[in-house]
Amino acid sequence: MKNEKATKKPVRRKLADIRKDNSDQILLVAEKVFAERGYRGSTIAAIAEEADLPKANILYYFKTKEILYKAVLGRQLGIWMQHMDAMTVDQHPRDALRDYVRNKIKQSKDHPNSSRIFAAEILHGAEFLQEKLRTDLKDQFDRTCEVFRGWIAKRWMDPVSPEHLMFMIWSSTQAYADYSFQSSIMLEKPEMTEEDYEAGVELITRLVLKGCGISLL
Amino acid sequence: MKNEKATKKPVRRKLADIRKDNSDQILLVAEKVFAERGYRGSTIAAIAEEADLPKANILYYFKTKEILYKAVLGRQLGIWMQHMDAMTVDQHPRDALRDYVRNKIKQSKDHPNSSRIFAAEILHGAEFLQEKLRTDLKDQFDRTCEVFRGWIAKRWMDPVSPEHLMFMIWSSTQAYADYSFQSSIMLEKPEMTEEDYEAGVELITRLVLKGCGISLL
DNA sequence: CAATCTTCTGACCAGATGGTCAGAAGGTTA
DNA sequence: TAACCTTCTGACCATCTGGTCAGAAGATTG
Repeated sequence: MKNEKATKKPVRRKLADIRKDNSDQILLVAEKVFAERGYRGSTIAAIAEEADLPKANILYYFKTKEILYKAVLGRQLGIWMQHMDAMTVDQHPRDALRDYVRNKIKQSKDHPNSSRIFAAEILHGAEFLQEKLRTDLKDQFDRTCEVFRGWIAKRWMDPVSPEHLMFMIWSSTQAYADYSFQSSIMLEKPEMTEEDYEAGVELITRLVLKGCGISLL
Repeated sequence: MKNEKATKKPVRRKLADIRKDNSDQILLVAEKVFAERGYRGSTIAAIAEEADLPKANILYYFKTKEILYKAVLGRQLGIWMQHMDAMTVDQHPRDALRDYVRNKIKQSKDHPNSSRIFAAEILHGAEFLQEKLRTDLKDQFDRTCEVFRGWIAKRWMDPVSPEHLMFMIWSSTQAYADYSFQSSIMLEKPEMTEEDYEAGVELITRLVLKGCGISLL
């Protein structure tokens, strides 16, 4: 691995750039490794190898494995939650929910690692993430439930449980990242295609809208 | 831990019983530990401690950690899949789907560990489970999709994608085990109650039935 | 260029972990 | 009861892993 880069031209880089470039590179690789192998299954040596840096250099930028993991988590939380705020009580739920489902699945497709890291975290009790869930995510969750209640009050949708509707949308869209290995086995494909994700969007949107008594158009 | 059992009466046990009892005890404890901490996060020492047996005794029954893990996986696969076969093309989807969702969520509630172990396995690429998925689960999946197609042919439900409908039902019901930590945080409860699971059943059943154009009664 | 600061790294270490093994203890059989 | 089989276990070991550190190498500043 170390010697693969054919032309390694040692340009003179500014210190500030060096720091940023390397941190970013490490975070990027660490994200991938943690997503694939989980926190405990990932070793600093593996991250170092994949990043093409000596192990001690990783530890120079991130003092401990835990600090590195938390840095990765913090970075992904934004990506993970970024579409939740898009829904407002003034939009019609038909459009808002359709867009939300579409964006959430697109995210599962484009950033499967964020999704997987969080899924693994939560699965094992969210030991590193609990505080963020209780604050950041809980706020988002409450706000979105409030939007749903607004729509219900306006008779734009049936009076279903906003909390459980959120759970259903989260889990079924997340599955397109978290369980994509399984799904592609069931579909007998090496991996899921654009059309498969589109079919997921269609089905989930349909179920959510019709299930909540919102006409499809 | 070792000395907690107040009255340890050394009854004379038959060899056959000894073997079965201990294997079962080890599998039970291992299931819990693996579910909580994942494969790599679990140590034989931790399983030994929880089972109140010396570490070497665990290794006597299961030669390696991997063999023990696979034994746990194999045991749980049955539990995990047991309700899939209950649906038949002769039943009306209203009843079949409702029962299936109810049973699946009941399972998430009663056997969260099976669900979590599989979720973690699949999340990390199903390295130990791939073969079983390709055979056992794939068969079940195909059979169930066939049932859905039968219902569609009979005009008992709208022509939705059977595959993605399965994914949606799986993921949204599994979430009541896999993401129960998150859910209880969102609901501001120490843990989910009977009523919460019931609300989940209601919502998912409603969305599935109405979403597939099946009247609720 | 010289002094100084930051980045980088090989060598090293302590503790954890999966696994082995010899022999003790307990059960079975004739 | 004696020979034999199965179960059990403390002690031990090789390897892996996160983390340290001294000093080299490179960047910055005056």
